[in-house]
Amino acid sequence: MLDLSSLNSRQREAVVHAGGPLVVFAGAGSGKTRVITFRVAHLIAAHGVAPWRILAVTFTNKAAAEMRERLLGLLGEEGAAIQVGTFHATCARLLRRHGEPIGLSKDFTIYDDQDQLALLKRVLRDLRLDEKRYQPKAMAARINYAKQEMQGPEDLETTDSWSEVVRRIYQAYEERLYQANALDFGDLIYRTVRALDSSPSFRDAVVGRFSHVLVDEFQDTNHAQFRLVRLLSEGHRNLCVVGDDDQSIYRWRGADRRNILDFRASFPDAKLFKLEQNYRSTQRILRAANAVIARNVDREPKELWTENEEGDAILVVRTMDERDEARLVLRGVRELLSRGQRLSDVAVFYRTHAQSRVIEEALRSANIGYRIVGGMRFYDRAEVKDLLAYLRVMTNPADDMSLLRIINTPARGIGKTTIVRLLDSAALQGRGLSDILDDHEVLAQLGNAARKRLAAFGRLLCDLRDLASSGLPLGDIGAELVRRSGYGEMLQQDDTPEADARLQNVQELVASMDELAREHPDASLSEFLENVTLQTSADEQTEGDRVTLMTVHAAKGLEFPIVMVTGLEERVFPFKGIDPWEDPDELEEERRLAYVAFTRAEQRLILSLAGVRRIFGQQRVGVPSRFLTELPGEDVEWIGTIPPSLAGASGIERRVPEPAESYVDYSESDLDDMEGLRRGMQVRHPKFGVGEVREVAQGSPPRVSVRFPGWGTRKIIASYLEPA
DNA sequence: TCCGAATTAATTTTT
DNA sequence: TTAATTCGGA
Repeated sequence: MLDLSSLNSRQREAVVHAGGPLVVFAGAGSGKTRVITFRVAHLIAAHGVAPWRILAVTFTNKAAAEMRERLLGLLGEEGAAIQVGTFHATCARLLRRHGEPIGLSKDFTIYDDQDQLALLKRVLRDLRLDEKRYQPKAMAARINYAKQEMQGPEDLETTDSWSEVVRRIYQAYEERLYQANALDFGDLIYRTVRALDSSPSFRDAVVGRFSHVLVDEFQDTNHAQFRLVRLLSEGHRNLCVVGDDDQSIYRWRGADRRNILDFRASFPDAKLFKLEQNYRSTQRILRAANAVIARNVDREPKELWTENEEGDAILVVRTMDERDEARLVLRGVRELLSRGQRLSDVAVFYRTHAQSRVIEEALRSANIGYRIVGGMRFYDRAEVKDLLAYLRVMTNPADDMSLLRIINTPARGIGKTTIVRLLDSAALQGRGLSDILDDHEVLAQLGNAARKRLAAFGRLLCDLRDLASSGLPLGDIGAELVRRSGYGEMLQQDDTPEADARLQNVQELVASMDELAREHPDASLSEFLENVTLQTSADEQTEGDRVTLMTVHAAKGLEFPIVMVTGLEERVFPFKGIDPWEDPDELEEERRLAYVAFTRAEQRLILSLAGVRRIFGQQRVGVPSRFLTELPGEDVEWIGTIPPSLAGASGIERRVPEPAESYVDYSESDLDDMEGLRRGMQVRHPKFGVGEVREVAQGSPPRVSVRFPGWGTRKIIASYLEPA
């Protein structure tokens, strides 16, 4: 029997609750994954549900892997039969297995964002449309959104000629995808839902397969995903969704918090549980996070609490500029090291990637190891993508985008002109490239040399396709491909400094094929490719004792003993572009982001802001983030000047740093520096334009005398100025 | 066919 | 500021 004694009473209730719809609001660090895994285990152990009839869906491969592992731990061998996977992987599996009746071949290729963009550019070219007017990125966003909303081209509203064209683009894009025997990410969900909706044979094959469906991070589902989940639990209605509306930070990707907030509108009889006991953070950290998130209006009310110790105050440090802030991080890390913490205990968060550079530089110059989460993915490197394109063409002859990628890589004298002619013929006849490649009429239009080279390329493709179906182990196929395609040789000839690393990446790719073959001897090439496409940087493992640097988004789901959040300034965090806020929902999402950041910390939370920050080459005065003003004063310790906008805030007191404990040496800096303003500096005011600073006056708020040509000398509150 | 100048745009990115 | 992409000339 499953031992539930390690669960608290709330968790236990959610675990043992019998069938029917169930929604669990699981606050940060409240043991969400434990509840899901125990619930699955309990269904099997206590209710006798067959493992293979349980479907657990997550958003990331990492989360899926973790869940699988825990289930194996709880259930042993039996756990292996449970269907655990991401939304996309789950749909891909269903479509591969049962897609034939709806016109899908088993060997379809999955196009990632880059492939999608390339395909759209080709569509625009075929339709002779201007890329300025119909930007490929915008078109991709529109199409992805449509698919999230379960809209096909025919469902797009066309109010003017522009939207009319957009619809045509969407239509042509779909045709091209079909021709290439490919699906994009959005399709995986969209097509599955459509098939469930409209194809009785598909529905019969899929529904009834599962008797229980569980969804993790439900607050991040979009419309199509919710539809999918509903369809999959039609009949049995054993749908358990777990999530936290306060941690929903992907609205801009189509996530709809209403899915969890209004779950009971769809399932009126759903049982609701809230997990509010936190096992991660100190009381002070939790109070701070609670205080901030409580400002959001649109949320399910809840308050995290903990039995953990009170803990240290939250440190807020104001530095001069972003370089000074980076030095603060460095000092912080060093100080923690000297207190016996490990580098891997520390995480540094920022709102945007652009902020990482200075911090990296500071750490690098001090020889402190760090790793950046969410940088370039292994599978995004050009050489890896090239080889993957070969593999795709081998399994899916219709994959035009991949074919275009490799047709002249390595260089085999097939130039732009030839390719353009091929593309034009293909567009004209509405056929795919590989189709055109051995068409005599098309070839007749080309020069002699081009024809010969294309023929040679065609032979290579045949050869490689034979290789793909040779039954050789995956790793051997990879190695042979590198040899026969000439790709390996190309890299060996290359004497640029990067060539070595690229060759290494190529070997690594072959090794990963080998590894899959050893783990799953019957895995096919297309399975390998699917694995790769659905893989992300977040899945790459961590190793070594290093400081972790990442965006707040990347931090969701993680925890660290010590967390430093940088850039707590208005327009940085909360982020805001040039336009004024139009949308209060956006501010609330930024606040949720802050909540996510703060609740990652177990023991210490250190927040920093810069008096002046260089953004896009322009200096900007840093106005302290409103989120700082929302912190409970008694749990916060300020180092440095209290910014004017906070001076009146309750409970905040200035603490003059004692040298021993200060992270940044303030001895040389005075108020001028703290505000980033000096006499003689050129500053810009929204109304008066550019002027020169005459005098900087202490006080709160600090005011600055500025002489503006045409306006005279004015006293201005410092935070209204930006350096010109 | 390739390299360097010019141009452009600039959050976050689970798959 | 910078990085990425595009374009033009050799």
